[in-house]
Amino acid sequence: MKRYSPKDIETKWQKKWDSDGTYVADLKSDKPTYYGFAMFNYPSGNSIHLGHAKNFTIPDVLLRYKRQNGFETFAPVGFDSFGLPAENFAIKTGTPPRETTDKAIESYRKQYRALGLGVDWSREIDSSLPEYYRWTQWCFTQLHKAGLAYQKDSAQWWCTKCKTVLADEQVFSGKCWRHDGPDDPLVTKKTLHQWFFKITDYADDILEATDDLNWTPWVKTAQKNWIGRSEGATVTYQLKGLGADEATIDVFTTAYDTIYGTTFMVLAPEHPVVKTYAQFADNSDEIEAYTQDALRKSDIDREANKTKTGVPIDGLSVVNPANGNEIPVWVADYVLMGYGTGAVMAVPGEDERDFEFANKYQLPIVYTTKQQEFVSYQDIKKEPKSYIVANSAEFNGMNFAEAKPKILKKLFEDGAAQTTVNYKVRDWLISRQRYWGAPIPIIHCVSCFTPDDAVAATIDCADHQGFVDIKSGKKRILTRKREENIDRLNSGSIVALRDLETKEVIHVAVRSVEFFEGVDDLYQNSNYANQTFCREFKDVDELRSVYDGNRPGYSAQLDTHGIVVVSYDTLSKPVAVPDDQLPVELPEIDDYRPDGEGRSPLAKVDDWVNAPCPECGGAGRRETDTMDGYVCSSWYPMRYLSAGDNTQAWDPGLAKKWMPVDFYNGGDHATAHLLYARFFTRFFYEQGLIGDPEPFKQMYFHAKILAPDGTFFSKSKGNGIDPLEVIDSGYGADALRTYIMFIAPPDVESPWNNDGLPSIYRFLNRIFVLVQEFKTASSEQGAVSKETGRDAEILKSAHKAIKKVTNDIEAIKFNTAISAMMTCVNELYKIKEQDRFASAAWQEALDVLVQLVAPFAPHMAEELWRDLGHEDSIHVDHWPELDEQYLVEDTMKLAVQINGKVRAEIEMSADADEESIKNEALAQENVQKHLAGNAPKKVIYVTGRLVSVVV
RNA sequence: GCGGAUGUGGUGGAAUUGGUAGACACGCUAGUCUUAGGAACUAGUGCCGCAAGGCGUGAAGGUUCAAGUCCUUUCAUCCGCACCA
Repeated sequence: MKRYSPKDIETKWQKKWDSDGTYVADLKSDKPTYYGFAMFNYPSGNSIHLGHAKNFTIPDVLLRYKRQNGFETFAPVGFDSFGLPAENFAIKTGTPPRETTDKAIESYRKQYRALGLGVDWSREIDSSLPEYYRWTQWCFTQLHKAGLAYQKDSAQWWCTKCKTVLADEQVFSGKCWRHDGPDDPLVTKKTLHQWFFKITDYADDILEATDDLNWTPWVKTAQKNWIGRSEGATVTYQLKGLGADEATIDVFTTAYDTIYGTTFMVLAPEHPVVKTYAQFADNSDEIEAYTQDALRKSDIDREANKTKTGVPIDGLSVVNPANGNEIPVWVADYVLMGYGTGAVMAVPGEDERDFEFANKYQLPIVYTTKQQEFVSYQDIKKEPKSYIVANSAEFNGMNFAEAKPKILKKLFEDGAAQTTVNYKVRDWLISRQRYWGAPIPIIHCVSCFTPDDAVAATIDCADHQGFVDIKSGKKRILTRKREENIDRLNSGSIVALRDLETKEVIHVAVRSVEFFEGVDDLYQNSNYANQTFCREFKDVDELRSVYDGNRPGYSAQLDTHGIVVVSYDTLSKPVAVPDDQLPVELPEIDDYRPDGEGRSPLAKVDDWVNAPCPECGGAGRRETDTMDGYVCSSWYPMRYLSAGDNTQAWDPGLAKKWMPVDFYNGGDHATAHLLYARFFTRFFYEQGLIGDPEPFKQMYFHAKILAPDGTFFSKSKGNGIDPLEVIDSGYGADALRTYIMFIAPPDVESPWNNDGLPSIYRFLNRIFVLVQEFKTASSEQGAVSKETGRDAEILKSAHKAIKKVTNDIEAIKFNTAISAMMTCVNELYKIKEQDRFASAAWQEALDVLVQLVAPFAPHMAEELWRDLGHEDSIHVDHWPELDEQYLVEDTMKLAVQINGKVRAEIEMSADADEESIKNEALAQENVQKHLAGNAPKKVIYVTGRLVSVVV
């Protein structure tokens, strides 16, 4: 009898699939399409690791499943081959990156094949080849034409030792990754004129669309976070003094109602107003020194040393538009240029940071809110319980300073407040304590309960991050702008709560109500449309948004592999290179070291740099900045579809047919790459070149495989495991693939266990043996169809497996899919003991089993499929069909519970009526015992599950 | 600090979404067989207890006939973001 020998089987089928073109997609097929792949990776070194195996096996399983289900699948493969490692290797050894990369790719190909990946090799891409980057350059020029790629000055990390610019990820603990010894200098910042993508133009659209994506949830959250939208207002302040009387300054705030508490203004050191007017100040030297120092300081320093520092700009002031007060202007590095407008109206009475700053520099503090004031629509309308928590350190004889959460809670429950203090309020109380010391200034804490439906609104008004928590029964029904559950309001200023179902605004609250300087009418009735300084706030839906700054970058200059994008004409105006002159090919470079001025090594290749202006033909020079690696990967889903097409980046027809990608798997780049891809896709969608604004319909973020000791695999520890070693040790790729999918659901991080693999091998072997025995048995007996009386059992087992495996694969719960197959195999072995083995039912069951296991163990399945008498490949159009009739049970087992505890089990025929089931349950000896002669209070029958008796 | 998750046997992990907790494996224990192996097969294996029985899903409360699952509170771990005005 044939024995299971993965080594022979696997290479045999790999060759056969290649020569048959089994996985080559017909992109024009009429079949339903399914497009999926894992993030392509950077070929570095010569060996892939278990992480790669997992990364690629996940989509491979899913696509094989789809292919078996009659889909035309496209499983592309490629390499993201521009990157630093090859470049560093070049700097060190002089080996050109191309050479290193090619070698690595060759080795990767071999390993992907060994894993049995069903990918379409005919459309392989390699992002560092001119035939690819030509179109990356084209993408750039399109964005440039649309004004979405632009230049501005920007500070970059700079290592004074290697004289190069560094990317964020090359800076560790404030030091250059190459120079991180104790004696090495900290990195600094260097201002360079750089390219940026205007991704913020799409930020709202992207944000808006995020919720509806079928993506791993936390990735969606991370993306929203990354975009970092806050809503608030821009307030314009008039400058005064130092010759700035004509100028104004814009400030962004999310808490505009605190404007009366503004006692000074703070500018970021980079703010243009500082540059323009500070020189006229008496203390200009001091300002200059501070500014220079702040700019030199890295963000890391700023973070490490959170003590606030700053200098005033003597002689400069601004006028508060709300009350006409003149307030001083300061420069401080706790204000970031990248966020909002780089200027802050400081309200020390309300903001911790401003408070700290005001305290340090003896600036005035004005509290803008009065005690015990709160306007609530609900308050008036329904007179709910509504309480205002008071505000002094002494409260009912308790001292807040010493109050522990529980005591606080009790305190509120006991009387004065009569409301449960949310723990956030509590945290807030405690944290404020530090800044103010006693007495605690102002606290509003309000809960509103409508009498009947228990709608509760807790508005934590005092915190800048006030939040709303509204419930109705079990369901959260209220929110603000986006009508979704929100837990947090950035503003806390105006809260409009809507009923999700009726959309009706049922509660409007203003953060703090009565202000000190007679502005009641401004806020009392929410009619503040005429006020210039908050003109943008007619209602809550018109809040303006700002985004976290400094995001959209592009130009990592060290990376010589990168791509050159535009040329400059004689006037140094950037001119996009016309399509017909692309690609701008990278020159041969002898010396890969950067030029020391913050430019890429390209800058040293004079005869390449000095090229005529592509437009006028006059003298010009080429841009030597290179694009970030994320650009290459932002559009590759489209390129896969038209790999090799040298007339266009991609065929829009194909893109409309195949995009968005149905399934995209990855274990890294939750924000940057995925957001850039969304940005690009959205842009090209607007250009009419793609049929959908989103690149990935489903994005699955898998978790890492850990080392057996629960730590991460790492090169430095040398604890990596090479999949090839595992395969070659005799277990084979099928066992490896199946095992990786079996350890845990793919999105759960779990350790590799060396003892696990043999068990999977055993499982596969058991299937193999079963088929071989069946084959022998049926040939001996001459005929396959022999009734044995156990066919129903055999088929039930098989069809149960079909159901479970199909559902689980769809849900990407491969571990339970595999366990369902194991159960099936175990059952079949049991049946086999007593059955004559060869029958039509056996043939069907084994066909089913082999088809189910095919996505996981493709080689073995293919081999067994032939052994079972089939001629074609199992991997195309062969998924077993579920027939529910085999699953029907004649009898059912029901648990009998008494007061929630299982006391007996009864077996009833499947069509038994409720009455007889209850009677049977009560008749049980053990049930009678527990009833002890009493009649049950209640008997509940849960269909098909259990009978619950209440005594 | 803010945001997001996760907590179930000795281990990886199941649990039909409120219905018999621990599927499927690993490991362990005992046994069978033998060409003595890191093989295969059989049985057992949540905890306490000789047993009847009791206890059990990080902890504490609650809702329910019934809670790993829902609600409060709390602890721990992990991951993002971080002086975001």
